[in-house]
Amino acid sequence: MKAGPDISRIAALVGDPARCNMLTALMTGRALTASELAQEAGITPQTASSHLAKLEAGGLIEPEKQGRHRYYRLSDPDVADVLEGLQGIAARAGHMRVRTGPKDPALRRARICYDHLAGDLGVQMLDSMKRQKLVRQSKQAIELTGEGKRFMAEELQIDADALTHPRRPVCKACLDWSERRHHLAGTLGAAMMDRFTELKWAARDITPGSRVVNFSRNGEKRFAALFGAGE
Amino acid sequence: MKAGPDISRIAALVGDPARCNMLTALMTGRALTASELAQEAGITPQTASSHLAKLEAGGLIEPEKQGRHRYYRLSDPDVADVLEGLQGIAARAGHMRVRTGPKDPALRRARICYDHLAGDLGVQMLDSMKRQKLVRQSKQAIELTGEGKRFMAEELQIDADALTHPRRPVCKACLDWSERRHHLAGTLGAAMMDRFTELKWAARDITPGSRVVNFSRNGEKRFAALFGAGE
DNA sequence: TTCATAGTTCGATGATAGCCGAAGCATCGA
DNA sequence: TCGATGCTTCGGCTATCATCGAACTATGAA
Repeated sequence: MKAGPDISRIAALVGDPARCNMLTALMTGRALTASELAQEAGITPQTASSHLAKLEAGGLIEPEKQGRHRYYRLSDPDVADVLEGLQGIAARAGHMRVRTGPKDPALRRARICYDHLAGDLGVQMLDSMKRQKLVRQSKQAIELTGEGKRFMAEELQIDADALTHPRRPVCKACLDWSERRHHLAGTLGAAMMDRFTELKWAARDITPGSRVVNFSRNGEKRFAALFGAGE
Repeated sequence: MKAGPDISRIAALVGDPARCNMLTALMTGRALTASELAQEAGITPQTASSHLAKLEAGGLIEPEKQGRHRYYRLSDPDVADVLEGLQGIAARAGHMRVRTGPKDPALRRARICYDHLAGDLGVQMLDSMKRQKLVRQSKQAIELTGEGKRFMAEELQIDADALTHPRRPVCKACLDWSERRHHLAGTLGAAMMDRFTELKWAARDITPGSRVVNFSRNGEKRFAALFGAGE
């Protein structure tokens, strides 16, 4: 009766826990090697190899050979979007993973979620922005206010009007892994993280594959001045 | 290492072909009974019952008892969004279903896809809109031009500026099941379909569960005048 | 009450697919 | 050339789960 793209085959790829672990690990945007992904998923390299071949055949990931390493990355931002969407549904259904959040305190405090700031500081930032009425939130939808635009231009030199993107909202609520509350995603979230990096307030940890974001002492102070918890 | 919502469990639900058939059948927005869904998926009622229980437990669908029938609908528009996203990925990967498109000619000609017009006429409409420069398309992204806004206001009494929605784009390309080309989705696509219905140009088929859209003789003429193939 | 229809539960079956050990390529460094 | 490392292929084991027949419950109609 019905035809069209075969959704179920793709969904089944994501449906296996081991493969799903690999995919979520790749949501940082970084490319990871086959062994790293095997470890991430908690399986042996042989099994991982089989899974990676399937994910590649399904068009979810793309390989890049480099010496004797094979780096894999998500083949398209759309894939990350779908994974995010699934996260939202799973969260609403209360299907939380059994394993608890990241144990690493640094990872809980500040980390990269795809391309924007997550963790304690990410959640705190969105909270503060709502308190300052820079954004309005209703459920998953977030809207930048006029005051928010002014704030972005003056304090962070970000032109909010230039952030519109055909397939991606400017603002979006993204559920935080460790905090289980929302932080700011979307092109604005990404632009802000970029600015923090440019201003040398923060930098990604040098450890390959790490999602940790380290704030400098000065950066933390400036960040707190704008998005402090007390304010 | 990582925590958060358990994506894989949800994805595994969609990953089974039978369940996936049910879900796509529900993407029309209509509620369908357990038997209808069983037939839609091509399985026996017992098996369907088991699947439906799992989908309900996963929060993807919601039941509604009515006499001795149990109607099921998608629990949230977000679910439809994720399914659409998966369609997009599957289509790009070239993973088309083996079974060919709808055999029913009426279904090929005009039908409801979620809430907007699909089928031959849906594809034709988007084509014509591009020719008339009412929209600009680049890949999946579609943008309404100034002329397009004027056209919508004058010809169809649709205020395009009032169609902005936090979680849904105004225009979006949606891959057509039967034609395997794009038709117009998004809030504008939905608004246009609504208008066609209001103007009595077209109406959904009365058969329960049917996605067929019937155009009246007059409606077809008026539609062709605006979005004719020749023009 | 009796029958029919809608839907569910239970148990058995069978196929799919994830998993790992062992072995095989390929690349790098010495 | 040799060994070490990264990754893949192969074969067999196992567990999960979709499937259906049969029997059961619930609602509606005669």
